[in-house]
Amino acid sequence: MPSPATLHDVAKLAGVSYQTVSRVVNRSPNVSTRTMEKVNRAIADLNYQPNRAARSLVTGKSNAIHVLAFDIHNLRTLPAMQHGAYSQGYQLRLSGFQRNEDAVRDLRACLRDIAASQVDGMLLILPWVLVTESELSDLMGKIPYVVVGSSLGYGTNAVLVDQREGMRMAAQHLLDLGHRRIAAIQGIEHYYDAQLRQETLEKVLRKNGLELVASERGLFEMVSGYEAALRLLANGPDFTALVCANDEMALGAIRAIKSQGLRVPQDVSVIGFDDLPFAIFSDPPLTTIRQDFNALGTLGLQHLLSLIRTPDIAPHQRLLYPELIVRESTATLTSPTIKGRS
Amino acid sequence: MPSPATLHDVAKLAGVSYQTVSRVVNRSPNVSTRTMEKVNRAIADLNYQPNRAARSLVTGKSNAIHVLAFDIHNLRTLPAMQHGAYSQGYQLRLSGFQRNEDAVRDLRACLRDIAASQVDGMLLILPWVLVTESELSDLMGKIPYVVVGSSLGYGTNAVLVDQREGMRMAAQHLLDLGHRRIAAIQGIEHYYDAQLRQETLEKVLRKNGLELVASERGLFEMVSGYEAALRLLANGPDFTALVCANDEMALGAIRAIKSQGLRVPQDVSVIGFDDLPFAIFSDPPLTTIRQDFNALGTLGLQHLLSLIRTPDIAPHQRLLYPELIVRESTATLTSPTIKGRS
DNA sequence: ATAAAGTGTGCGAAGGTTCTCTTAATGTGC
DNA sequence: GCACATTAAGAGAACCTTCGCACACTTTAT
Repeated sequence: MPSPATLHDVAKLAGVSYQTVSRVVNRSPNVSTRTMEKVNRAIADLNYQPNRAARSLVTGKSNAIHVLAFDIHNLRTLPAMQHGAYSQGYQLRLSGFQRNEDAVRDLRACLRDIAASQVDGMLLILPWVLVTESELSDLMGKIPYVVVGSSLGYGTNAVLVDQREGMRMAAQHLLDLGHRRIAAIQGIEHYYDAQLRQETLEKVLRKNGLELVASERGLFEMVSGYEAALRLLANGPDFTALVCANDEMALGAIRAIKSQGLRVPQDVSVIGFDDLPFAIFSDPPLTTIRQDFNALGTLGLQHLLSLIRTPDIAPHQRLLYPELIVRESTATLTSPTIKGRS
Repeated sequence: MPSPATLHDVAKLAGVSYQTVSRVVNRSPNVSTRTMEKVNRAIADLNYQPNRAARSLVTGKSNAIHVLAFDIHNLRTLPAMQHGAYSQGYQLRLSGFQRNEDAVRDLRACLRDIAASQVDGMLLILPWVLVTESELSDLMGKIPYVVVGSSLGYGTNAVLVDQREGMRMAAQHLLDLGHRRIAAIQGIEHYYDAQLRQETLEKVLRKNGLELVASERGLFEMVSGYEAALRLLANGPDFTALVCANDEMALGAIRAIKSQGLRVPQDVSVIGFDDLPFAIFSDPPLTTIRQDFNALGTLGLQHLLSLIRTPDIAPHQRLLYPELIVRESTATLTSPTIKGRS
């Protein structure tokens, strides 16, 4: 078989018009059982598959969902999205781009391109605050979209984990353990999560009459956590607990702390954020805030699908709650050395 | 503007025929500079974007590459593929499926569906040996494809890292350190990498007049490495070195070893495979075999592109070489306890 | 028996491109 | 100033599908 079969081929074989074949394929009710059977047999014989491009041309739909993400590298929600889309009969398309000075221009170009390919909906992963709500809305035109993992405002459909609540739990956990001298390694500037986590940490401390002892910025990956921790330690370990904006940096930080002859958690308690797979196998196992990325991905896709099917739903956000996972990298404040100082 | 502009809209505005606009868009040489300018201005004014579906319908191409992968969860080659595709003007589509008893049927269904959407090429990530070379070739029809990370045979275009060489280096490293009693945690049965690594390990040992002391199977993730190590240790630590089929399992194994009051590397040397980001930050930092997943992804995409552009290239494979990264989880055999036993 | 409603099927058009062919306009050489 | 090659641009068909409309035929209600 050189070129794939078309509606016409099937029609000829089944002895009906090609429109009738179309009706069978699309499960139109107005077709008799007899002809349906004939047609189905012909379809099977020819191994007919509807041409997606032609279908898309006439319907203006594509049965595809586009995932646009910054930094695909740690796109932890992707598996759930893919699985959800596939099980609902949607194709998944993917594009991502880097964090650079042209990001907004890139985003614009990307969206133009995507708009031309008639996707039915988009999932946007924009950890970085780079467009306003109304800008995005303009760029997207009439394509339904859901922002996953961050929020641009109450007018945008979004699915996210309550970062404030997560950091509140982390901070409270350390306070409950008796820590008063707390330092932080925060995430990338302008990142939505990083900002919220840092803000909330400071707020909770302030409410308890405390301030951060010190704070360094990292890039959400291990090496930067290591380096940030070394910088913090350079001034002497004048803190008993270290809050890291994610698990990767926490892992780096733990290594830095150990390298200075200090112990985790006896000398410094360390808490992470995310609960990545390696967190439980770090030494010591990492206390952290779990975010359920699978749930996030699944929920994002569901939200988008409901938007596609019922376009005039009022914009709303779906919020997931994180969970404190206490392991062994945090402990009650006991070290006499540190106690003496505080 | 309710509906997006078409060739006809642009043509009307520019005062030319729509075919001329098409020529401008596709950079046909036979168009005068004057009209080209007029048309380009009109395109800009109307924010015209060619309709991909219509284009795809007539050309039979889609400017899209499909990545079909088992277990998207750890698709480390994806970022490079995405980046490569994007920079070459190709869209990336993604589908993945689970490892289950219906895998072959799923694969078949997936490929049928993909064939109908006229992708220009496919990248297949099939870590699991589940179809033969000729089966795959039949399923794919005339769509160009490259298998990434595994090899089905010499007739299939593939890009991969030399697993044998990697394991050879790992084994030799341990032998050079004086280890003679070596155990292994192997990967998932039927996985291409798992098989090759295990085979090679056994072969190298045999060549040196040795045999594996023990061997347990894991599932390529941390918990299973932990459990496999515990099983190995249950018979007493009658080995001085442990080869793990990947870093995740190595991390789990290290934890298990420590939990039994043994030290890494003093009592047991542990070596991993892959060199994932966390490997350098484990405690102790993990000696491992580095695979360059970015290079693998980039090369896979390049290979596919060259296939698309020059279809009658003879099938061939591109081989990357791994690298031994010596860190602190392996050491020379010194422990007298173990020495006494051997 | 007749009109109305319902069912199954065919016909033609449309959707936005690209491709081949044809025509008009321009330029070249003697 | 004429035949001829070359270049620029238009005309029409084709790609494969869905959708609205019309037609024929069967059933139901009056």
